[in-house]
Amino acid sequence: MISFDRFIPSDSSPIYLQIITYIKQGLAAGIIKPGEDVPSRRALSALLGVNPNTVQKAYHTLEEEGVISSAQGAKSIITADDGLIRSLKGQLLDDLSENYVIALKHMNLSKEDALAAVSRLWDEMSDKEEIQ
Amino acid sequence: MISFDRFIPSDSSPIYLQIITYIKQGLAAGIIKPGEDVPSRRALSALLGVNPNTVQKAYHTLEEEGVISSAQGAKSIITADDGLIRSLKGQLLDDLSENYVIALKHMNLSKEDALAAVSRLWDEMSDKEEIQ
Amino acid sequence: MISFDRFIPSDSSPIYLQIITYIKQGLAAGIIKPGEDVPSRRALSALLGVNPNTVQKAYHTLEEEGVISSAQGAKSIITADDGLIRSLKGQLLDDLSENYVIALKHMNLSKEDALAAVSRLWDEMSDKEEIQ
Amino acid sequence: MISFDRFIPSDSSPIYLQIITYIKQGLAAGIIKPGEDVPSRRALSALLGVNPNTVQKAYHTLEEEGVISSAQGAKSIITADDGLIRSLKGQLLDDLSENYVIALKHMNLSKEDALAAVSRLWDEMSDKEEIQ
DNA sequence: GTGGTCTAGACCACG
DNA sequence: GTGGTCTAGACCACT
Repeated sequence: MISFDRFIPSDSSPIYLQIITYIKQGLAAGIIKPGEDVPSRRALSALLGVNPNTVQKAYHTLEEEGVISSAQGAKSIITADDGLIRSLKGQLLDDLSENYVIALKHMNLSKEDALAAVSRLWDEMSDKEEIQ
Repeated sequence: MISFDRFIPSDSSPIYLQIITYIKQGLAAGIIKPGEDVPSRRALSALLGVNPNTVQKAYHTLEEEGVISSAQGAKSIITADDGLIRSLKGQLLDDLSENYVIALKHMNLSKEDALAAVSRLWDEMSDKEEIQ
Repeated sequence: MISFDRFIPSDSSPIYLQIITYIKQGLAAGIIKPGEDVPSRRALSALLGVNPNTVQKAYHTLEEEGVISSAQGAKSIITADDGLIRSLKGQLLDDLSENYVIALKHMNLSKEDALAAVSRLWDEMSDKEEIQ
Repeated sequence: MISFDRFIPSDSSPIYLQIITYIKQGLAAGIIKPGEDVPSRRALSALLGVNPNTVQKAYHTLEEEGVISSAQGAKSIITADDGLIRSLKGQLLDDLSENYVIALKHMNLSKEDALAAVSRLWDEMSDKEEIQ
């Protein structure tokens, strides 16, 4: 069963897209593996505090992309193959990084500022994780 | 007059929010300064290829937040004071960096992967700009 | 025992409603008679290839309407009285015919077109039945 | 502008399908013609007493089938070509008639009963129309 | 005013 | 319990 403990909701993008991204990132990271169970619509919607249909939309889209597989009455499971996972990896990192760099460039910051900020935040968050 | 040359539209969030963010980031970066003229609704909507109402909505929100000020028939100008600008600065960078770091950590990447990706994308985008 | 040989499932309306309509139409036609046995939930669900819960729902509704009666462990039987059957008869035919006529009138067809279509389809379906 | 005066809502099938059928029947009947305006989402939803999204779903489906055409901010119009209209005609009549005949056969009625019922209802409804 | 999209709630069939 | 579908309301971008 996939865990959503590390899911951090944000209201800047549609919830159903955040769910999709979360699962794709988990696959790319190897945290989520093929054959694993996906939480049911009701379970996940209760956990995230959203409508079951929002989860449904995310799952439906993932199914069209071949990432999960659903059937009436049965649990949905991850069915992404290795090729699909590999293609997700590079794409997700590049998308995130590109958006980040665009924003920083517009804020007139230097490459050194960017690297320093990432480095600092990374260490801060690692410290927090250790405390938890 | 504020330049919108570096404005890069993206369809993943409402356009009116992108305009707001663009101006706030410019203020934080010092590229946009208090007292500077803001393009007219008509001019900006033509420049960005969007509907005047969309620009109107962005300006109206910025006005409520005290970032710009407009009077009937007169041009709108930036009225953000130093306190407001200071609070924007830092916050924007940290927000962006934090979200970026969180996503990469969730993808099980190392700090080195992150720094390498930012560095690579930064150079790639700098090359593109030079070509343009 | 009621026969479901002529039951033709259609996915345009809920299955449990189709079962209800099938029994009501049979009563109106005199094919199904008061006192007759109703198939057990398990038997009918197996015969129609649907879930036992779906049959249960149909029977429960028919019970509330006084069409069938069931007791714990005993077989369900048709308990509709003559008054109920009379009210079903006529009404079903008129309802069906009225909807049919309304639709055809809206399609700007003539009475002759309607009669010809019914006659043609009737013969076609009779041929099919003979083949089976 | 297409008129929905003759639209008769029924709760036995999804509303959005009823809207689709109404328009297709109108096209088959020649009452609705290519190039004609379709009521706006809001106008039709208010008229029928349903949610604008229900109308939206009907229009979206019709657009996928090539019956209507929509664009942001502009009115949707009928774009079905002659070939499409011709194929609608026979199909709609056969579908309706087949369902009607199936139900009557199950009610143990004869072909003569069916033709008589259609003929009687047709005349009754024609009388009503004249009175109106 | 127009159409497009996201979120929400209820109902259905199925195991 | 599971997933699938229909209806509903609010927000967004555009003419």
